[in-house]
Amino acid sequence: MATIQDVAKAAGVSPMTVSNVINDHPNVRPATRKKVLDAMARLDYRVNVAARNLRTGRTGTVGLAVPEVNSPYYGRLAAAIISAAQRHNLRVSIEQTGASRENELDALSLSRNRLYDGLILSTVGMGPADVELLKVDYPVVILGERIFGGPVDHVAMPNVDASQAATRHLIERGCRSIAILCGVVSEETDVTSLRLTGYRQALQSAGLPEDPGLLQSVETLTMHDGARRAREMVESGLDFDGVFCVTDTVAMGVLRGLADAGVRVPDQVKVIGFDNVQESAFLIPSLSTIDPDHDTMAQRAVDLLARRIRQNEPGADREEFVSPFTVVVRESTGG
Amino acid sequence: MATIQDVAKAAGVSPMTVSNVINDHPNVRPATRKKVLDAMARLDYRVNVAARNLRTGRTGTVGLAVPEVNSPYYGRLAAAIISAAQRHNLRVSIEQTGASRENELDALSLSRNRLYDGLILSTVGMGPADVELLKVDYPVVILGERIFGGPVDHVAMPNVDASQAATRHLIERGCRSIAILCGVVSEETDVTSLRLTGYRQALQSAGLPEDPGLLQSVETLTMHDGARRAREMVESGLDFDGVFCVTDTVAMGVLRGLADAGVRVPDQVKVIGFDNVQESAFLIPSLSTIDPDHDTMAQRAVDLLARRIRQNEPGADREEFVSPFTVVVRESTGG
DNA sequence: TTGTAAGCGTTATCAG
DNA sequence: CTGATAACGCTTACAA
Repeated sequence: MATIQDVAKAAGVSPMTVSNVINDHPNVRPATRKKVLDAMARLDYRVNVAARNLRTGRTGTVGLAVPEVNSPYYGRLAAAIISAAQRHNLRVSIEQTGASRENELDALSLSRNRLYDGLILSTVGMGPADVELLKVDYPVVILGERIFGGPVDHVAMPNVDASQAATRHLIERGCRSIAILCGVVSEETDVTSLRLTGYRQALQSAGLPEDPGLLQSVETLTMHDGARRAREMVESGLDFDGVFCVTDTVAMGVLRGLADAGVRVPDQVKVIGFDNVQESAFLIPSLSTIDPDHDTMAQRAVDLLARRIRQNEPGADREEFVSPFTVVVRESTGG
Repeated sequence: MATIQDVAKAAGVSPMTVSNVINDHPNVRPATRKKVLDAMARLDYRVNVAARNLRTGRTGTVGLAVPEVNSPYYGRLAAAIISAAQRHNLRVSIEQTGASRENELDALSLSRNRLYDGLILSTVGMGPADVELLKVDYPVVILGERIFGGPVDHVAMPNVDASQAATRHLIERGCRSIAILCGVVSEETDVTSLRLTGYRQALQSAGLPEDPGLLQSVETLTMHDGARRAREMVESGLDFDGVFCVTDTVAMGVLRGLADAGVRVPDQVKVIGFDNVQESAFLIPSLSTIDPDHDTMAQRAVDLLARRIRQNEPGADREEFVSPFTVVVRESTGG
C-alpha cells in the first residue's frame, strides 16, 4: 500500500506537497499538481484514514444510536439521516441500543473514545434523570424524544400537539369512546407519556370523560403486542369506537387484531397512528396518521451536529427544534 | 483529554504497562494493574481509537453497503448484521448505495482507504461483468445476490429453488394462470432473473404454459409500483388467479392494488411474496411468502468476514453459502 | 514483570 | 510555491 512518502518520491516532491494536493490546498502550481496526481494514480495511492484521523482529531464519521434499525420508523429515520450526513461528507455508523438505557450510555462513551465526531442519540431508555450524563465535551444531538432542559441540541417530535390533533380528528369523525394504545406508562417524558398527554387534552377540550379502561398499555410498541391487545380489547367486551395508537407500527398490529376479532375499520372502530411510515399508505385499510416530517427532522439533526463539529464548541447556544406535523387522513378513519 | 503517557505518569509506571493493562495482557502484577486502573479512572482516560487504528492497521469497523436501509427487507438485514457484528466486537457503518453500480463501487473504494476492516456488499447494481473489480486486497463478502464465480465469499439467497417452491405452492393451491411481478428483466443474474427462472421451472414442471402477458415487470420493486401494476392488471382485463411477487415489499403493494380493484385475496387471486419481512404476518390478508432465514444469512456473512479479517488472507478458500428456506403459508394463499 | 525506543502515515508550523 | 521537522497516541519488538 503506497504512502504519501512513496508518492512524494515518485513525483520528485516533498510529502507535504503531496498532502497539499490531496487536500486541495490553493498554493500548488498546476504543473506540480499534475506530477503528483500522476504519481498517485500510478501507485494507486489511497489516503490512510487512520493516520489522518490521528493527526487531525476528526474521523468524518458520526454515530447514530437508535433502538433498532429494523422498524419502519427508525429505519426511515436512519435512512434520512444517512442521506443528510452524506451532504455534509459525513459517514454514519449505527449503534442499536435496543431501547436500553445502558446501551444508550455506551453509545455516548464510544464518542468519548473519539470514534465519532459527534453523536445523534435517540433517547428511549434514558430519561430526564440522566440529563447530567449528556454534559459531554463533544457534539451530541438528541433526536425524537424531548429531554427537557438537557445540555445539548434537540430535534423533537411534536408529541403533545400532534397527539391532540390525532385524537381530535377521531372526535371530529364521530368517535366518543376513544382508546389509546400506548407503551408502559411512567413518570418519564417518553413517547407514551407525551402522547398520552395530548390524547387527554383533546378529550378534555371536547368535554369527553376519560375512561381508565380505555387506556391500553402494552409492554412493547410492536405489531405483535398491538394485534394481541386489540383482540383482547374486543373479546373482553370493551366498548370503544376509536383507537389512537401512539405509533404506526403498533397501529399495524391493531388493524390486524381488529380484523381477527371481526371488527370492521372504519365502520365500527376508527384507527389513527403516529409516524406516517411508508407502509401506512398501503395497508388495508390504509392508515390515518400523523406525519412529523422525518426528512426535515433528520436534516435538521445532522445540520445541528455538523455545525457543532465545525464550531468546536459543544455547549454554546443549544437549540430546540420541534418538527411541524400534518394529520394524514386515510381510510382507517373514514377518509 | 488524557493520554497513555498521562496515565503512566500518574501511576508511576511506563506507558507500555498502561497499554498492557488496557489490552488485558497477562503479565501484569495485580498491584500494578490496580495502580494503573486507578489512575485511568482518576484521569477519565479514554483510548484514542485513531491512534490505535494507525498503529495496528485495524479499525474494528466493517462497512455494510445496501441499497437503502429504509426498506422492510434491507432494514431487517442490516439489523441482523449489526447484531451479528456486535458478537465479533465489530461496529457497522452503513453506506446506502441506492442500488447504483457506481455507489457500490464507491463502497469498495472506501474500504481501500482502510476505513473498514472489511465490507459486506449487497450487490444490486453490479453484475457479473464487474467480477474483476471485486479482486481487492481486503476482506469482502457479497450478500444476497450471486455473482457467480466471483473472487470473494458469497452468502446467497436460495433464489431459484425458493421461487420454484413459491410458484409450486400457488399451483398446488389450484392456480392455473400465475403472474409474476418482477423488476426489469435483463441478462444479469439479479433478483428478477433468478426468481423468474424458478417461476418458469415450476410452470414447466407442472406442465403449465408460460403466457408472456403474465410476466409483469415494474421499474422499481416498491409498494407503490406494485399497487399500481396490480390495478392495471385487473383493469386491463388480464386473466390471472395467482401472483408470485419477487419481494414482500412489492407484494404489499399488490395486495393493496388488488383491493383497490375490488379483487378478493385469496378467493379470486392468490398472492405469495419472498423475504418474510416482519410486516407480512400482520397484513390483511396476511402474506404467504418465502422465509430465507435472514438471521442465519447475516450471521454467516459476518462470520465469514470476521474470519478473513483474522486470517489476513483475503482470497483463499472462498466460500459460497446458500441460505436454506421455508415456504410460509398464510391467508393470501388460503392458508 | 516492566521499561525503552521506534515508528505507523499524516498534517501544522514555519522557514526557505 | 515548496520543503524540513515534529507531533498526533498508540503498540510491536526487544532489552533489562
